Amino acid sequence: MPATPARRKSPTIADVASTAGVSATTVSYVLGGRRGDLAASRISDATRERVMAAVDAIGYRVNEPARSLRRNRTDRVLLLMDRLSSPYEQHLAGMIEGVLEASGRSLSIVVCTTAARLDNALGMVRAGLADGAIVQCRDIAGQQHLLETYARERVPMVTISNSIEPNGFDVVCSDETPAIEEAVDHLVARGHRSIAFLAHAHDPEAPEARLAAVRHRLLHHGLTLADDLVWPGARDRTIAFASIRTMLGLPDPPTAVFSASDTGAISAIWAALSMGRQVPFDLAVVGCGNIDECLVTVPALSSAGPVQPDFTPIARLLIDRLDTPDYPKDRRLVLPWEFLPRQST
Amino acid sequence: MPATPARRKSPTIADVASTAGVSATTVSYVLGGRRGDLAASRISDATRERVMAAVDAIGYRVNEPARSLRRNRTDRVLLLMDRLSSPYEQHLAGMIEGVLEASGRSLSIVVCTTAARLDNALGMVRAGLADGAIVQCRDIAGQQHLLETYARERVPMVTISNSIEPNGFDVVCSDETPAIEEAVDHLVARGHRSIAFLAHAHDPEAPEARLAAVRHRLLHHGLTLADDLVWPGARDRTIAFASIRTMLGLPDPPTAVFSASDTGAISAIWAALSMGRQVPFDLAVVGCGNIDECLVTVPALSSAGPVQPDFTPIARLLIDRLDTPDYPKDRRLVLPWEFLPRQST
DNA sequence: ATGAAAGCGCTAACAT
DNA sequence: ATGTTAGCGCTTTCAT
Repeated sequence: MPATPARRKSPTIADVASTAGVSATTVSYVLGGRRGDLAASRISDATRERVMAAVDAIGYRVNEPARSLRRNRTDRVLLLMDRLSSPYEQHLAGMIEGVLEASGRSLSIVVCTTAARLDNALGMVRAGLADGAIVQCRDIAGQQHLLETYARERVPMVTISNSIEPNGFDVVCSDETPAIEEAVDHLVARGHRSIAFLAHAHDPEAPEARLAAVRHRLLHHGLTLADDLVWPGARDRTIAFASIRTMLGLPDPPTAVFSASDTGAISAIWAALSMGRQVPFDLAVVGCGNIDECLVTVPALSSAGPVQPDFTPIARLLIDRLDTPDYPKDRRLVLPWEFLPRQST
Repeated sequence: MPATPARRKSPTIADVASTAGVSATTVSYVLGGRRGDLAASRISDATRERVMAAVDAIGYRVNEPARSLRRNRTDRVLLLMDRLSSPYEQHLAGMIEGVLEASGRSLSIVVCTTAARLDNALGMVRAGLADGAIVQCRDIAGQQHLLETYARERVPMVTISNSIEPNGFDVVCSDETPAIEEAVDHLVARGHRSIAFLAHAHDPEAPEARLAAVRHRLLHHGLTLADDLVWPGARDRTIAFASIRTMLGLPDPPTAVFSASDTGAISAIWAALSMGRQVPFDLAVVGCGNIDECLVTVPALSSAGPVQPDFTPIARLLIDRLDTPDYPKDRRLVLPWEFLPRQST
């Protein structure tokens, strides 16, 4: 057997203890993760300083798997998202991380593009890699059962979705319908009769609540939204751009477009401009989400969305579950939406 | 309050063993993470099936911290990024995850907006939460020392940066200068003499290599790029949009703009359109990065960037380090850039 | 104010 | 082909 290069083992708590001339117990109390307060009542200042000096001297770093195994807790939270590339994800992650950090926890993000990956990521929590998860995956409606399974296995979860019911986990939803209806009323009041919809998926089978809301409200006005006016692109700026250009090239194009996302709507404005059309005169555009970019586009984008999106309560929902073993109740948090008419309509 | 949360304990390997009527060792071999091949030579099919049945029956799930502690390995990799919201991050994360998955590893993302957070995240690897890290943080130049420190502590790392030297870790850089110079030549050949630059930071102190390359090449043509032609916005679509509109409102605006990012360049095209200017006639625009969106804008965006960005070698660099304890050499991987002239210039 | 000792759940060297 | 056994590094009683 060839000589295995002796991997220098990193120092353990025992090394710190012997360097400082104290017991491992004392070192543990001095370093004690989130419960540092306990150490104060137990360890003298002189001892603590000696321990810290030893830590620095030998370059000790706690072994997290060992700590997690013993504590049966990680102080880490997973944020599961189906993509990264919109301003929304960045904002959400930043806000959640801030709250978690204040409670002594950290955040890791796992991208879950498929149901199998979502299953896998929740399995990671189940396996003790994190204490809980916040789930932000768009096509999660079909995953009600998956979430319930993990909830039964005592995985603390908060999901952000309008198409799922709390059942062992909390749900954060947006009260979108009134704002979307107001947007439709607004378009109709401005004389639009042929309104296209930019959808997240082109799949007519996939339920898209925003499309349903628009359809329903149009019906209320005696108007219909035909299937051939539903275009793909809400999820991708480039697809949206192409969709709108194709659409505007048709013989009798719609006079307005309602996009299920702001990024799609912004691409729509720009696609119209690129073909020499005037927004809102040749094409009126409404988006969803009210992202910051709405205000700086020209013309400014009318959008249905949360007015000042504050996602910190989402993190607090999860923290409540983490701090309360056998958290008793399911909660539903409703983030209010409004319609904000601007120059694009 | 009980010191240890009275969480109903989840089943362990011992429970599976007694249910299946075998020893814990056998269960361990059947479940053995990445080394499943070893199990084949040891466990009979009948036994394996009995074990798997027991696993399903009692809902067993491996305890990852315990496994990591024992194995001294996690099969997990951290991707550290300073932000999420551009198409680049999405693409990078997806490609890396694919390669890691094929080698039986998983990927978590940690957002590191500050040097302190980068330190903290690398500390997580050091603490045994992951086996290594891929670092994609723009302002990492000042962190050479930090990376060297962790490299000395045997943290396997690959960094993506043009302003850092490999030293105990690998560096992936882009050979940007020739492509950028070609872009400048192209603009000059088309008669542009007053060229603005859209920079990542507005801070004139922060070194921006792309700006330096543009400046240098302009000097070669006897032209200068004055400080008041450097505008902020490459990092943010909205800021870019505002910058260009302000710029075009000046008495004697530049006739071309070179953006350090494609997203900034796209916003520039759009800002020009919004003011009734024609691209490329009133304003020529060049971006950096060659993202997919370049091809679908109108006019299509000229861009200096990688032609078909393949980021999988980045993951392989790290895997080599993970698979080879005391990895001997530092490597530098150069991703070639080209200038791709399109309709925007 | 500090230490001794008993595991947390798992893996792997060493039996058999 | 399967079992025994000795820890991995840490936290937390309980004792002093």
